Amino acid sequence: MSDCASCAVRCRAICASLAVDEAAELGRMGRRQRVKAGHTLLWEGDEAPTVANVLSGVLKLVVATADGREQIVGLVFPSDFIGRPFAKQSPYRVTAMTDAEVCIFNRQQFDDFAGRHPHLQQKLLHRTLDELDRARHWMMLLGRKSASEKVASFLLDMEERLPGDPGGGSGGFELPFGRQQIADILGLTIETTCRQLTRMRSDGLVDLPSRRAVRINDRARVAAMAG
Amino acid sequence: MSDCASCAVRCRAICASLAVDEAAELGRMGRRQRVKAGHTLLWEGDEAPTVANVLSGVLKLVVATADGREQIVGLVFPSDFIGRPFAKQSPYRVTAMTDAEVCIFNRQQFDDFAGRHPHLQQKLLHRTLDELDRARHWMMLLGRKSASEKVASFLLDMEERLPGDPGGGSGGFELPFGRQQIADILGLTIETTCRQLTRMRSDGLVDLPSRRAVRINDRARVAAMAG
DNA sequence: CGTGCACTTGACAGTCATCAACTTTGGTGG
DNA sequence: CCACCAAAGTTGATGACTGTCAAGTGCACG
Repeated sequence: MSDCASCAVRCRAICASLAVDEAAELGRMGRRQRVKAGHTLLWEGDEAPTVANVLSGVLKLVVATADGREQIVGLVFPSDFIGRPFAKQSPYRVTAMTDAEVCIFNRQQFDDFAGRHPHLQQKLLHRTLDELDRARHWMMLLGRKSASEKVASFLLDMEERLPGDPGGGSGGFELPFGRQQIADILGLTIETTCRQLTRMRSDGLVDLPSRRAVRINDRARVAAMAG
Repeated sequence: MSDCASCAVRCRAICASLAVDEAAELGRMGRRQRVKAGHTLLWEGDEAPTVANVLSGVLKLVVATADGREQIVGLVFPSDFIGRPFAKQSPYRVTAMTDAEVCIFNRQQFDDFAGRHPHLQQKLLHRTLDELDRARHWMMLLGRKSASEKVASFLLDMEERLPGDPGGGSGGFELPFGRQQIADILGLTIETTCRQLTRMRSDGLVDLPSRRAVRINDRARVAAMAG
C-alpha cells in the first residue's frame, strides 16, 4: 500500500482529482515500486499489464521493429501517468531512463475504480488529449523536419519540459539521457545527432559543458533553426 | 438542430453512449453541415473552435511548418470525432479530403454537456486512447521506416481502415485521396511515393487498376515488406 | 594507471529530395 | 462524339542529406 500523504506528486498527479476518502481507497490499491535505470516496466504486447503514476525519474515509451530499430514515442516525467487503461495489451514498451519510482496499480482494479469516479476519468481524458496533441506535433517533426531542425526543436522542447531545471532557466539544463536516446527520439542516428550538436556548439548557439548538460545561448536563433 | 433519428453513425459515434433523452438534448445542440472536398473546417490555432462528429466522408488532420511543409497527423472517418474538447485552440488544421457531412457542436456547450455525462466522457476517453496508440505507432513509421516500408505499411493500414470496402476485402479498395496526400501521410515526397507504388506493381505485389484503386495480391509479401 | 564505454570525428555510400520533362486522366465545350 | 485543356501522376537525371562503417578521443570507473 502506498503512503499517499508523503507522495511527492500528490498535487499534480491524476489522484489530485479525488476526495480524501476516495484517494485513500485508491491508495490501498497502489504499491510503490523502484525501477532501476534501463529496467523495463512493461513490454510491448504484454498481457494483463499494470498502470502507474510516476513519482520520480524519467521513463521512455518505445516502439520497435522486428529487426531492432527503436523509436521513442513518448517521455514520462514525475506526476505523469503510465500504461493503457481499458486495454489488455500494452501498445509499447515502457523503460526507465533513470532510476525511478512509480506507484503501481492493477489495471483491472484501476479500470473499475475509474469507472466509478468520473473526476478521475476526466483528468485522465485531459491528460490523454494533451499527450495526443504532443504526439501529433512530434509526427510533424519526424516526418518533415531536417536533422538540424529536429535537434533544435528537441533542445527547446527539453528546456521547457525538464523538471527541476537548476538555475531557473538561464543556467541551462541537464538531459536525463545520452546521445543514442536523443537519436531514438528524433528518428536519427547517433552520429547525425552528434554532428548537429557539435555544429550548434561551434556556431555559438549552445554550450555543452558536460556530456549531458546543455545551455542555450541564442534562443532566438535556435528557434529559427527549429523551423 | 440535427435529426439524430436519421443519423447514419448513430450506433457507432460517441452519442451511442447516451440514453434517449440525453441524446435528444445533445441533438438540440448539434447542427448538420456539409463540407466540400478541400474545404477547411478548423484552422491550426483557431480560437473558439467547434467539435463535431463525422457522418460521411474523410477528413485529414494537418500540421504545417511556417514554410509550407505539411504532415498529415490523422485521418478521420465516419463516426469519428473531430476537434479538441477542453482547449481554446485547435492544435491542427482539419480539412475535408472528400465531400463530407459533419454534426457540429459549440465546443463550450459540448464541454459542459460532457462534464454532466460521464458515459460520454468515458467513450471519448476510449477513443482518445485509441487515437494516441495509433499516433504513436505512426511515429515509429515516420521516424524509422524506409520509403518502401512506409508505403507497404500504408496500404495494409488503409485496406483495414477504409470503410465500405466494396467486394468484401478480396476485391481491393479505393483510396479517398491522391498521391500527394499519401506522401503527406508518410512523410515522403510525391515522387518517392509514386516510384514505390510503381515498383510494387511491377513486382506483382499489388494491382493499381485506376488512379485511386488498389488491390493487394500478395498480402504476406507486402506485410514482410512493411517491416 | 589502465580499461571500457560513451561520445566524436571522418570517409564513403545509399536513399530520398529536387528539378524537369513527359504521360495519362478526367472534364469541358465545340 | 471528339478535341482540347488542366490537373494529377509518372519517369528520369542529379545531388544533398543522412546513414553506415570505421577509427579515434575523452571521461568515469575500478
